[in-house]
Amino acid sequence: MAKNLLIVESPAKAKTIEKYLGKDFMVKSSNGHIRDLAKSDKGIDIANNFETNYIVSEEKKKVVDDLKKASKKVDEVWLATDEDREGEAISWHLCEALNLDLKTTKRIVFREITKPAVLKAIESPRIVDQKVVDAQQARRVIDRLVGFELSPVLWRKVRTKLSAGRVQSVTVRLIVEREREINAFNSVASYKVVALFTVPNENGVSVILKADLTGNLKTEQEAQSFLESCKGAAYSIDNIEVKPAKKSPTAPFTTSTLQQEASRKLGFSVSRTMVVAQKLYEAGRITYMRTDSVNLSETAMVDIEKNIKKNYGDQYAFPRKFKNKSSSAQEAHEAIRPSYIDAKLIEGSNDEQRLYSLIWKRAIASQMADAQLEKTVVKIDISTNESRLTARGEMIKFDGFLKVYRETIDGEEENNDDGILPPLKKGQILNFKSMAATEKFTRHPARYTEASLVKKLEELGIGRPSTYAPTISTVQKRGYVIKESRDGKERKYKVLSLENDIVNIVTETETTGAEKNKLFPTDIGLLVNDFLREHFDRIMDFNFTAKMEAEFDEIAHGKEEWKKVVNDFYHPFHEEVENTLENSERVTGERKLGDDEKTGKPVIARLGRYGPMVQMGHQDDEDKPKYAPIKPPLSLETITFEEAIDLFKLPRTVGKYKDLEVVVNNGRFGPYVLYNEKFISLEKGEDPFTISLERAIELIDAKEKADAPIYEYEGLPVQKGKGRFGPFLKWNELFINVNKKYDFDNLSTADIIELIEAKKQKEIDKVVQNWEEQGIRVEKARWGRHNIIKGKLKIEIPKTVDAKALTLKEVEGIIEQNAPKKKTPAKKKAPAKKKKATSK
DNA sequence: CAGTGAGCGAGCTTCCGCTTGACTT
Repeated sequence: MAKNLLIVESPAKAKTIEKYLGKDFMVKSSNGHIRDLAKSDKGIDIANNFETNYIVSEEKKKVVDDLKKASKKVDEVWLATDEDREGEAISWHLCEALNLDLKTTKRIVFREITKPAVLKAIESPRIVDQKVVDAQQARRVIDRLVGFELSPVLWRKVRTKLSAGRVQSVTVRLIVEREREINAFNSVASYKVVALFTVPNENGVSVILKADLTGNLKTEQEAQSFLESCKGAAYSIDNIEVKPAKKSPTAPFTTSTLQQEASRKLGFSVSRTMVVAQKLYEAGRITYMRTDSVNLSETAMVDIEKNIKKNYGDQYAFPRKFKNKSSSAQEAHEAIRPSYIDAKLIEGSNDEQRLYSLIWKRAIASQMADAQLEKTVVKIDISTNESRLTARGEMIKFDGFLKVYRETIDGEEENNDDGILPPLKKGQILNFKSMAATEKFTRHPARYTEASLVKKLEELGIGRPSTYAPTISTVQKRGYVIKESRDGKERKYKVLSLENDIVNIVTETETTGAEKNKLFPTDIGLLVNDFLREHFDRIMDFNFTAKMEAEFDEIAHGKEEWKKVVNDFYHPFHEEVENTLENSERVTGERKLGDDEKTGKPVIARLGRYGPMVQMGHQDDEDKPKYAPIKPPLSLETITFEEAIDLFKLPRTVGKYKDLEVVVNNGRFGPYVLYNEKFISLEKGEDPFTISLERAIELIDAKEKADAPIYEYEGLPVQKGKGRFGPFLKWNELFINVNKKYDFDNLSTADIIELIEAKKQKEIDKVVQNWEEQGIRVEKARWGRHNIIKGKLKIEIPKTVDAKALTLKEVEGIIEQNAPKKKTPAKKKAPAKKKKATSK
């Protein structure tokens, strides 16, 4: 038996460290926090000077019991949780839960999981730092007080099940304010002038030289007169300026920068990035993925330098240390880097390989030399005109880190405008080809993507690496924010051109305002945000977290007592809560839009029981008011009278088909056609207000065709469909995924049978495996009748029972029931089709 | 799982930050 027990937070880390330490050490993990405030009464006795009530949650009991047992068997317990506030607190909770002496139990820390770092840490143990623990307690208690006092206010004043908190409410505020900026934005048009020349390159071949006019022209008239003024002009190079420039690599990844780059380069959502990174971490491919540090360990830096010198040459290596830009960083780990830098490629899923490659390149590039560039600016005179044109070129003299990695910048389009210029000299006369003045419009600020939101949160010091992804999912789950794509609108723009001394004007169209996977506030999000801003502006302040952090630091440095900090915060806050509950109106978001022309009835928009809606008429009119739900992209806040009137036009009967009515309406899943008691969704972009009977019939016919069984197997119909997880077959209440190996549009009979049979076997295997894990010996199992044999008894499972979920005890119960009264084994017949518990 | 929008009111919801699985239509 090992003499020492060392406890870390992550099981994957435990495995690695166990290898470094040898047989004297048993290494186990706490799997994160092991205790938390109880939920009842907030887990805090406020009247009793904020006495805390910590409990071990149900799912952590096993971990704690296991650690407790292990701790009793060893001479010494070492607490090696992360070196940050939360890690210190976990060590403290471990002492409390495992009955370890806080005064003597050894606490060690390392910021990197390398053998030298771990061995060195063991040499200098300390004890748990109560001051840091107290800072964490203050953080925890304040978050609980804010969350559990604010949320109930929302239940009373807005809607049940809503939530508010230090992090999530400010996150919603960011999105709300961006949306309002966009709504208030006025796009301004101007004209961008670009001229094209033909110039011989080194080989005498004619190439295009592009030059533009600095600053846009304000009006069409200005643009036209400028082009007119260039008629018959000669163009000559007035000046050529060549300047050296350099580009430096960015730091290796933190959680936040990894999420941003994976979003831009691979199109991953932040949660997908974290799931894939977790897999890489567990497979030992990368260092820890929840980190705010940009540091690399000494050993990693040495390895990377060697790798660069070997593969790219000495001149490419340039070791450097990065400083963290974010002041809230706690740096308990390394930056995210490959565990073994020599592994440039790895095995694994496509996602894993791509994310790993990104991490590898970024880590390598961070230790490479600057790229040396040469920037050229060419000024071109126009003989008929005072203005000058500018051509720009950029040449890479030495690629440096660009050899492996190029960071993508948000909002920057991939353009190669600044390419290599052909040879030019001062005074050279250029051969004019054409010139165009294109109408451009200023763009509103960009809506947040998940990744750009994470970047903003990090800048504000709000949230932690482990919470960015969960926070984004919380604000969506609460219905404050939706992530969606929206189609753009067509817009006309003018292009004036000058070619062969003729000025031409044409109007072209472009699509603008299209959004892909952007974050939009919902009406509830807007209303809750405004309500919180009005009554709890202190919590909603973007600097609230930063101010609290400063207080927590004071506690950690022993300059403040944690309960005093909590006390000072709580009382004024609680007073606001009481005051708001008593004095504020219920939030309805009501807006009067106008009066109906025909009836004179008022038209209002408000928040109804089931969400935002428009209402025509008054509650206590003799005939009931008309209602219609408001759905995105319309919103309670921006809907106009005309848009509201349109909404009342649904449901709309478009005509009859085979003597049955065809009705169009807007439903929970968008616009649909209702025919013969069947719902058929309209396709994207189709408008329920204008759809014709012919088109509706087309959809009805298509639906009937699609729903028709494609085959019949064992007397049951086989249907096709496409769901969340791709194409599937439905048979006998089973969903059967059809993978890319099959041609889904042209499945053969053999394919169908093969798929169904494979699925059957898989279902049987699941049941058998479950039973065998519980020690039930299964000798024979077949579809439709899961025969289990225990001893000599053979029994069939009744139809009503979910065979897969059966436990040993239940199986024994069934055996008991079916057991023969006499000695002879009995058999009972039942059509034992396994019914899967289907969840919605 | 696609029509709702009144009112009464039991019993419930909810925070942030550490972790890792289980498993979907």
